[in-house]
Amino acid sequence: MSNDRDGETEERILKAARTVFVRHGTAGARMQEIAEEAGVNQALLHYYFRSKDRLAQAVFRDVAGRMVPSIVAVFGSESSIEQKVEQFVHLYIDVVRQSPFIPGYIVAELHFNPERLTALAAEIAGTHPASVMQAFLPRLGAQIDEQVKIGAMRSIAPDQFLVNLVALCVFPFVARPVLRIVFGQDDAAFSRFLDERRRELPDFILNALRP
Amino acid sequence: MSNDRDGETEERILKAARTVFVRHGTAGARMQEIAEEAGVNQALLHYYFRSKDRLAQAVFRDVAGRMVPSIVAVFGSESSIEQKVEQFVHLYIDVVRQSPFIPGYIVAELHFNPERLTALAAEIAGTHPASVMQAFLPRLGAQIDEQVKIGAMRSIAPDQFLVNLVALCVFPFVARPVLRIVFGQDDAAFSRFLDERRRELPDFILNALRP
DNA sequence: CCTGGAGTTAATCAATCGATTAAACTATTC
DNA sequence: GAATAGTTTAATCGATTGATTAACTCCAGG
Repeated sequence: MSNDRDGETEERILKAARTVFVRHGTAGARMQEIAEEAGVNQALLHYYFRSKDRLAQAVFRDVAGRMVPSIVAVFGSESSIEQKVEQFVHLYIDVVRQSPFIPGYIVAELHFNPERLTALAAEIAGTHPASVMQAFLPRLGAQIDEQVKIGAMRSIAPDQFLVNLVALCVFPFVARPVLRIVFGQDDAAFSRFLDERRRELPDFILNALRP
Repeated sequence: MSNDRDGETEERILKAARTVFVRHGTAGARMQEIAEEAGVNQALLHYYFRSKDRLAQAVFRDVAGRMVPSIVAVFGSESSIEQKVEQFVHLYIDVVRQSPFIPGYIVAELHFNPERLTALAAEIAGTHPASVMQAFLPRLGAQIDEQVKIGAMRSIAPDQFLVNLVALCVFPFVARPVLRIVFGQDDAAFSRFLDERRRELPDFILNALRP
């Protein structure tokens, strides 16, 4: 085993851990399985990450943290609500369909280990000015109000708006077992379902917001 | 310890298991914790349920299976789409806000142990005529088509319609940690958020469907 | 060449965990 | 009271698990 001079071993462990944690969750993941997936000795997991919990936090930061820049880019921009909706829907569906197990994993971590999000939020707060995050909802709210005033949109609270948007993008992925088992949707059908969704969801949302 | 002649011990174990599984997930739940929660000796879990996995399946059946009758009632009825939307939103939010951890638990189980749903679906298929379940989507689709034809509604695929409806009801509960940690929503604020949502969500959905 | 530090390994540890066992207890029937 | 079946208990088991340990390898610097 060549020495890790460029962080390659650490990166291999992190990638393997991502695979295993996403598939089994934190409690269901096994360090030996991660070690095998990474092709290293189990002791290395502790050498590089100290404990299972720290490794799990690193994976969560890796997976969930990746979404933050693109989300901030969409909602921090000066584009219109319509554009934001369309960009977000397309971005989300396109990105997540490449890793369709991610939403289920994130929901599970949020549910069973919410401290992961607390830690991630603290970290992001360290790298982004607080004003960016705290101004998020009020800025969106101001944009909505402006549209309402000129009669272009119905009134909706910014948090409700966001929850609606994210819900409609996320849910097909977490509901996939239901679609498969109850409605008999195979992979090809799910893919068509997503294509259809990608095409029609922006209209659904924007129409809902029409006065 | 009085003898279990009326299923009381079994019921106590099941209730305790629900509490622990919902909180920690299947992999994270501990049999000894369930035994303590139920106030019985750990061996009883095996006596009554044979294994952890069977107990977990029993809990899933209990929790998820409870939703089925009311969902079938709403969507099997002859009421209009508008009424169905309103009934479902109110029913879902009212019921789930009493046990707000349930959606997170169900999503996690669907993700990590989809065979639970397979088993539950097989069981339901045994107690409901297959025609009820299989006709579900086509009937809804026919109802939608009828509304489209008379110009009362935009066209939408029944599965997309259902996913939208369920997504918008479920998601606030699974996103609760995000609302709390990122947007600083405390319990009172979350409750107000749900009240607002209960009031406005049917309109959001029905407006989205307006031609 | 030697030393120290970083990286890696196989083996082992100690604790935990789901599950089993044997015995005791309880209730019912004859 | 005895027998039987069902229920319950404390103790124990055997396997798994996250973590530790000691030894080894490699590299750079003195």
